[in-house]
Amino acid sequence: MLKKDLANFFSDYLKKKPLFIDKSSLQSNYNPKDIPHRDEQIEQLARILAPALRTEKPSNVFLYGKTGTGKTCVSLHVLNQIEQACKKNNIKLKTYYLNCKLKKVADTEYRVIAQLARGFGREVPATGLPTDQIYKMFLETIDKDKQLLILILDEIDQLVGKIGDGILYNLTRLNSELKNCQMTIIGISNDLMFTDNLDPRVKSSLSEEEVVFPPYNAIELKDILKKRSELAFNKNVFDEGVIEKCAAYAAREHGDARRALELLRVAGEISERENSPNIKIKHIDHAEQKIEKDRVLDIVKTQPKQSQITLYSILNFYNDHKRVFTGDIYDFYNDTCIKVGLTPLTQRRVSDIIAELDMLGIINAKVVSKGRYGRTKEIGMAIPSSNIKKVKDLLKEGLGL
DNA sequence: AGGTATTCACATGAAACTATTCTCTGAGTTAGG
DNA sequence: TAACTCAGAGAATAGTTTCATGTGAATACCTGT
Repeated sequence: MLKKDLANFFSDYLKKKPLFIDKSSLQSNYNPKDIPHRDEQIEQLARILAPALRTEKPSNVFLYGKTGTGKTCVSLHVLNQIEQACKKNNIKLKTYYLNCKLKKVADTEYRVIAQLARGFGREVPATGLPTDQIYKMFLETIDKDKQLLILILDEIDQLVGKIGDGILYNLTRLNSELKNCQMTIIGISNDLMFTDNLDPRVKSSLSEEEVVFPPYNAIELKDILKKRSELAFNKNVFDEGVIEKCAAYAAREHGDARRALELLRVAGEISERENSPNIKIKHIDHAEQKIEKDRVLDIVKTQPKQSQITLYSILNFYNDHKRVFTGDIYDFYNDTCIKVGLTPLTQRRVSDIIAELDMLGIINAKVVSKGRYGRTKEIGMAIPSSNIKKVKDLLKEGLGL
């Protein structure tokens, strides 16, 4: 682009009426003032936590619900309110929110406790101490003065799935050792069956109360989108039926509000880039494709090299034949590994990698028997063909082929 | 024709191995008393 | 002297290999008509 054109471009850009007012209200970490269609859950949780206002220890709570059903949102909201109420009445209440999914921050017992200790203002070394020592330090920190404590452990099912329920047992037991302060734990889980696999002692003490978050239906999603879009976008930027379509898309995928908002945001960005004065239905379609494509590319990008080579091998065959079998892939995989300079893995492992790629939803693998000619996995692609080329190019570049 | 046995080409499981990451211990270091 | 920090030993874990066993149906091979 020439200099003059570029100057024109920028001035045009500024002249244009923007679609967005405040994009942040569509982002997933945004905390809205009111949360539609969650009154019941808010009330339940508030009622459970209310004893804190009388300096009594509230019961431990468990929140269940699929992703994007407002669990985190509701709990932070209620906690915020109760914190303010306590401040007004001069009650000492401290809260801490910890997402257990964060890698390298809270994915081992030691790290979780260390992170909690830090959260309450005690600097602890990242490594080098015995675990019971760190418990002791944490306990001392919080037990210094008389106060109430509310911990939110988000995505707790991920943590327990990784390191077992010992940590929850220790945390609940910790309460009986506290002299001055009282601790309430709010556990948030995406997995509805989560407590079934817990130690019964942990289960009974941790889930004294339970709050279930059902998925949003299309009508509720529409409301949420309307509310948020009023904050995020200028007036009258939506074509007829755009928000409804957005809601319908997300409702199909287990009522995930996060997805719906993302869809709306991306649709807005696309139409802005296209210089369109408003957001049309086709932009929603584009947005959905783009989100899906980004998801796939992101997964592929973050896979280990061996996994990438396996996928590359699959794609290479998929071009020619419609059906791909493990044996074909493995030969090609072997050659590619040598070309790239990696030692090839055994067929056993590659078979598992194929199963992993299947789990990630990038390929479809099913076991078929071809009679005399053996048994193998028949592999097809789970991503639309328009994206396959992109993935292949990405892999080619990433692997230096 | 109908029934059974064989056989293929991997799938699937379990155990063993290995490299990396965590946890723990004790020695060294620091800072406050 | 107590608290803290750090390095290295040992334990735990993840990723992989090795070995063993399992699988479904097309085909080969019988068997009796």
